[in-house]
Amino acid sequence: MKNIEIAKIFERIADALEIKGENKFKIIAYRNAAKALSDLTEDISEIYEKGKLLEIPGIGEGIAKKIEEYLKTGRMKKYEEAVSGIPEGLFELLNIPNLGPKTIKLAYESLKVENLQQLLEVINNGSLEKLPMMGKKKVENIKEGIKEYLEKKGEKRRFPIGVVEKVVEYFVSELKNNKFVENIEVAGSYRRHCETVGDIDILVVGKEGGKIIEHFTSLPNVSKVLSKGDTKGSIIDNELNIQIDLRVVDEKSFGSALQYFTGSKAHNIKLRGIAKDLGYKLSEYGIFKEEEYICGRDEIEVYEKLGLVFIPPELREDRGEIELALKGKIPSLVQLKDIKGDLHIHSNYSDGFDDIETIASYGISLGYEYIGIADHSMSVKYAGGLEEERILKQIEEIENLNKKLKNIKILKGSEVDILKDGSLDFKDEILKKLDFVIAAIHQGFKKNVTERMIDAMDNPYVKIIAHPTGRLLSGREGYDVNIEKVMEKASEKNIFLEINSYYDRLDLNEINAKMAKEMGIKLIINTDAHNIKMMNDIKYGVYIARRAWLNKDDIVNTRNLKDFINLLKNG
DNA sequence: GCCGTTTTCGGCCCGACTGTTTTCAGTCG
Ligand SMILES: Nc1nc2c(ncn2[C@H]2C[C@H](O)[C@@H](COP(=O)(O)OP(=O)(O)OP(=O)(O)O)O2)c(=O)[nH]1
Ligand SMILES: [Mg+2]
Ligand SMILES: [Mg+2]
Ligand SMILES: [Zn+2]
Repeated sequence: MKNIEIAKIFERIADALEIKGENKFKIIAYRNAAKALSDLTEDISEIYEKGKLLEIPGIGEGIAKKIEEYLKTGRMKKYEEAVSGIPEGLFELLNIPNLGPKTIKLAYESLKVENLQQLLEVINNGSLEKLPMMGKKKVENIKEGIKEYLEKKGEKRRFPIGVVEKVVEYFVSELKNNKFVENIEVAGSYRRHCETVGDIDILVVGKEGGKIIEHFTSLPNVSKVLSKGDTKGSIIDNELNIQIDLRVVDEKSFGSALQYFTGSKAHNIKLRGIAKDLGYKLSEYGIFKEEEYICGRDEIEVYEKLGLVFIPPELREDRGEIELALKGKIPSLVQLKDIKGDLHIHSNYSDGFDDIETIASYGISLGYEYIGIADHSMSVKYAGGLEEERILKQIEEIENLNKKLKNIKILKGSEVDILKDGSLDFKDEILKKLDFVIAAIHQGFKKNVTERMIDAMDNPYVKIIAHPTGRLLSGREGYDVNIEKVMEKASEKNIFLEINSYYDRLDLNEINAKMAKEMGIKLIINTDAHNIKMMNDIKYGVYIARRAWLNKDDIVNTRNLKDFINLLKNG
């Protein structure tokens, strides 16, 4: 799929036009087109071939032509023209905090600054601060921005949601201790349950904004104060070096402020446009008609006043949810409490920590009707893969435990490796003794992965493909796999694709999971737990499913035990 | 550059904080 590739080109055009000082709405148009492409759950080439480019919101005649040109020739004249005359080194400067396109343009045109090195020179020799609208403090802030940029570079720019929870809890509990704080809610991408967050956004209700923010910015875990005023403040925390934005509003603006601060930005802009069309003004302070306050206490009344039904935060990405909400047709999303079992759990037979009975007991405490043990197969030596005798022994142990345990069913499974030649790591005689088989790639990431996965799905015992793309949020790129081909096969063979809930995997991701649903594939949310605590990661998988617009029916492990077993056999 | 059923021209979200200014630009949320 060239979707992301083309999206990046449009982003680059937007950057270039911004540095050149082009019309800002044109720049926005290119960014919107880039977002539209990234959000697609269909191959842009196929949409083009069907002649349906113009049906994508944000893509008009001009951009459609450019997509066509790129798909046909591999080049785009507009791109080449836009970046011409802009030194390569200027683009990265756009990522420096406190430094924007206007200042970059100014420094480039007045001082011939073409890269970071030269920017530092004009800062140090004092020529930058002599430019119009510049000054000592501005330059000092840019210098700070560069420092921050260089510290963050190399490291990951965004944080997996599972990593920031502790920091969120700390700041929320500290703020709750403040006597002026009347209500508190975490907003932003964290509330939308994005797979990663760029910062943490916290909303507080209180009348003494200045005092609350003073308290916030002077907490012990604050390593740096970025800004502070009477209604908002920003800091960097000293544990993760993550930015935290605090917003304080009056109680009568709580709902509208929560709406604003939850975002996404694109969702907000569209919603505000709707308000405007209706003769209102929507801001974080509420809905207004001719400066007169109409409502804003609760989030739901904001949506309803504008003629929409409530939209769950996970859907607020401007991916069509607003149009649906206007018609009252928001899908009912799968919930954590719908999950009846977890099929991808490692025991101490392979590289897991806990024994099977402990895992089963923990499953009961999570309210599950079944759990599945899926240890690694023999060729995965580094992860304690099971030899044949070991899995036979495990099967026997599970059968005995099932006689003993009344409140949960343990399903016998395997996370069997797809070998480099596409065959499976266990013989069919072994696989057929199991209740379910998960096939997965743990070797040969760049070697015919698509064909191997398709071969694996041809095995009559394979029912699930684990972490189908192999990506890790912490860096690893993932398999060299054509995920659509895999999905076509999964659809044909009724194979369940996994949403792996481990916070660093979250694989399938939301776009792929949505694509899978649209292709008629059922999904399964598993944790890949290696100890019982990790079984709680299931919520991250549910978050992804919700962001992928999936409902209870799309997720097979929402079925009760009887239906689930039927589905494994026949589904 | 995109969009529209009152419009094919003239809009395109709205506000806080900072630093520079004498009334506002730039950056960010
Ligand atoms: N109306 C409006 N709201 C915005 C704008 N920029 C940001 N917001 C709102 C919506 C965002 O979700 C919220 C928090 O801003 P952030 O920059 O932290 O973005 P968000 O948390 O969505 O993503 P992140 O993971 O932090 O990159 O503020 C804007 O330009 N206009
Ligand atoms: Mg944020
Ligand atoms: Mg923020
Ligand atoms: Zn596993």
